[in-house]
Amino acid sequence: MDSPADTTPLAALLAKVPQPEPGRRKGALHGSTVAQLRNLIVTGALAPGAKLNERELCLQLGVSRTPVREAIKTLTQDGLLRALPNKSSVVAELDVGEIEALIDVVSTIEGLAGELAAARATDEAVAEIGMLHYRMMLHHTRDELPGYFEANKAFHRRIVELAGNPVLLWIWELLALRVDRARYSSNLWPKRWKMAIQEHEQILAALTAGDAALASQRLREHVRNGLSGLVAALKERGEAAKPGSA
Amino acid sequence: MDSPADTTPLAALLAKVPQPEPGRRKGALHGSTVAQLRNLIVTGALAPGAKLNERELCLQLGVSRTPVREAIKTLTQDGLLRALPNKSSVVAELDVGEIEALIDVVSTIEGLAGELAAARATDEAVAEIGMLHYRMMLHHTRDELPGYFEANKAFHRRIVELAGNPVLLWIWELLALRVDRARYSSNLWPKRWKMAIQEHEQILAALTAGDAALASQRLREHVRNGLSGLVAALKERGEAAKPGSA
DNA sequence: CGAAAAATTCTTGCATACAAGAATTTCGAC
DNA sequence: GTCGAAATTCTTGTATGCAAGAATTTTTCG
Repeated sequence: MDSPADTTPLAALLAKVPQPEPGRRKGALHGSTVAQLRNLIVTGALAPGAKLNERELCLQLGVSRTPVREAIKTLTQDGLLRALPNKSSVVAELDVGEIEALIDVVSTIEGLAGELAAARATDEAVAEIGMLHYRMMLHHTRDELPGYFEANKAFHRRIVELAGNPVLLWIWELLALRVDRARYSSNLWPKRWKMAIQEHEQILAALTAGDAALASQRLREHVRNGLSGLVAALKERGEAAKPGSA
Repeated sequence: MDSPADTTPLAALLAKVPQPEPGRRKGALHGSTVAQLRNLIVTGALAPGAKLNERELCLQLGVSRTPVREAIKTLTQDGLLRALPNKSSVVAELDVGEIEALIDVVSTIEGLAGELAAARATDEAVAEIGMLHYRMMLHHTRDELPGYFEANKAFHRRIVELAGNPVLLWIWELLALRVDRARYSSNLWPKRWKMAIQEHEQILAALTAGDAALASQRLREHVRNGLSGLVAALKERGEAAKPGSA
């Protein structure tokens, strides 16, 4: 049902008015906004507890409120933000208790990944994971933290992918967000580099041998060691920050 | 529309026009929309593969597109919907492969829950879980599927809560959505009722004894049995549906 | 000067308007 | 009659407007 007089469907005739950046496609704003905001949170650029003002974020990211609000909802579901009714969302605190909770879950999940991956490990797949391991060592020798970081994550991700279980990968990615955030928050990591590399070698060996039980156990312990060290570092820093309490 | 001469910033003066249901608070639409839509999907009222027309959903749920779109995004993240660029989102197919993937992950997660829960089980907590077990038996004897369903889920949830690990609970709830959907889709469940009740008793015994390893193992196997039966039922029905293939 | 209350301002929650891409229909040529 | 192309319609993606609730400031009274 259209209007009575002559409001014809015309807009198509003009159509070429604003030209808002030629390279920008339509469905890309949500994804990129989520990615940007997530990065700000995971890297700590947005500190835990910080309030998110939607209008400010709009200006900062150059988009309207709609994608910003969608991104906030998404990241809230991922556990990186906390939503308060009728108030600004805030960056989730990363308390030590939650990281301790992560230890059990992530180690179990990666343990399962190791078990499944070992059963499916082909020479090619193992070689690829080995390559990631060596890349990580390279970054270690060069003292390149970001590269080390990335290669480490790729090593673990590849194992989870090798497990061939999409649900497992989905869960792992959710957990990885929180783990990454915890890692960024404590850059005392160089201490564990050497140990982590040795453990990776052991894991690789178990995968090469196709020993599911061993791969599972070693991955479990590797994750547990890493996150436990992280908790210790955070606790230490927490104590240092507030020396009065004891 | 009124005359253009007096377009002053007035609207505040009138203000009392629509009166949109007195009991409705402000921040409630998103949550309730998600819940309603999720229910439609999990129960199968919206069949797998069905296209979601936003405008239709608006009319059906009586809200505007904003909360509907937010709900769609939320459920997409939960894996219940699939988003296609510039096209209608569709209800995720529940292929047997995904349910098989769920078996390993859910059994592992609940196994971990059992392990942690057994270590923390107080008499009171065990009694509460036992009550849920008996409620489930009651619904069983009365042949009340929905009540049985609910009590069963409460039984499992309570164990996960008892584990005292918020990350574990979060993951479990995500997985439970998909499991519920799979359960609803195959109502051949009565076959497993008796067996499930026996297994629950065994689990309860292990929790009572505080035997972490045993509780973990029994929960793992219980979940595996349940989901495997479900897969078998779905495969059977799939074969029956397309007898020509194979 | 201090404190409580009122009013302003600011921010979120929801609704709607507009634009871009996809689907469908219509029209024309062969 | 059928196939193909153009145009209309429909649907999603994004931006913006408006109202309710929260925060802040101002004002007034003790």
